[in-house]
Amino acid sequence: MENFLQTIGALNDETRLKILRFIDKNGAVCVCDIESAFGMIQSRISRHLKILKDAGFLTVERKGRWAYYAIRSPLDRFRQDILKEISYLDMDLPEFKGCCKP
Amino acid sequence: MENFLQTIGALNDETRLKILRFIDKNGAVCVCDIESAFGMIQSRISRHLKILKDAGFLTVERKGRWAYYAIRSPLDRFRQDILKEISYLDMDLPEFKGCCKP
DNA sequence: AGTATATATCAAGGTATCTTGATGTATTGT
DNA sequence: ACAATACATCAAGATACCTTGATATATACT
Repeated sequence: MENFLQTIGALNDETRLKILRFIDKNGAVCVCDIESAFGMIQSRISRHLKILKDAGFLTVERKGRWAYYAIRSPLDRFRQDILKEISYLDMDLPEFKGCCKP
Repeated sequence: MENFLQTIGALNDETRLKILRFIDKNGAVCVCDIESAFGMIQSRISRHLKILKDAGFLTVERKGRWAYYAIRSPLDRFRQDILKEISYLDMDLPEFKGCCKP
């Protein structure tokens, strides 16, 4: 119940839906990739990523000074259904342009 | 997108999840049924029902002075998945006891 | 060591959402 | 017509969430 509400709560924000779709579409990205693609300040992106991670949608892997966020794998059926549903949504997603060299 | 957020927003509340599950489990019920089962005041229940209805989960049918809320039928696949997921949740649901004679 | 970069976290203000109590509307019963 | 019942809606206060700007931490570079 609590877990479900956390999952739903993570989806209850337009910015997070876009970030989630962005990562689902582009694969592992670092925070500054999202920051520059979305044109939002870093603390805001970082917070949303944490919420999505805590809700079980994302994983982080730290490499050097970068933190790469990716869709968690394996993902349970329900979250997969949600990702698919989000992929159908009509949203304008910013274009991905790698901002940092790993 | 907007529609999706409305659907998610409707689920983002413990009381609404319980009401939704309650109706899913017990079939069409009137507002006072829920009111007496949940021990919540009428305006609160009424508001939550409206949100669930506007989000596409419920329908209302008025009979005399009662308003019967039921799971919308047909229900799209995504909302069906959600209802199923909610049915798995560990929540303590109040018992149904018809409070009004139709 | 010192500086710059990438990310996380915190505090404060703004905004949305939930709850309650009061009021409005429609239907039934007398 | 009047009273009672079932439900919807509104206003106000409480609570939770989002955004921003500042600060903290950790890694890389020179």
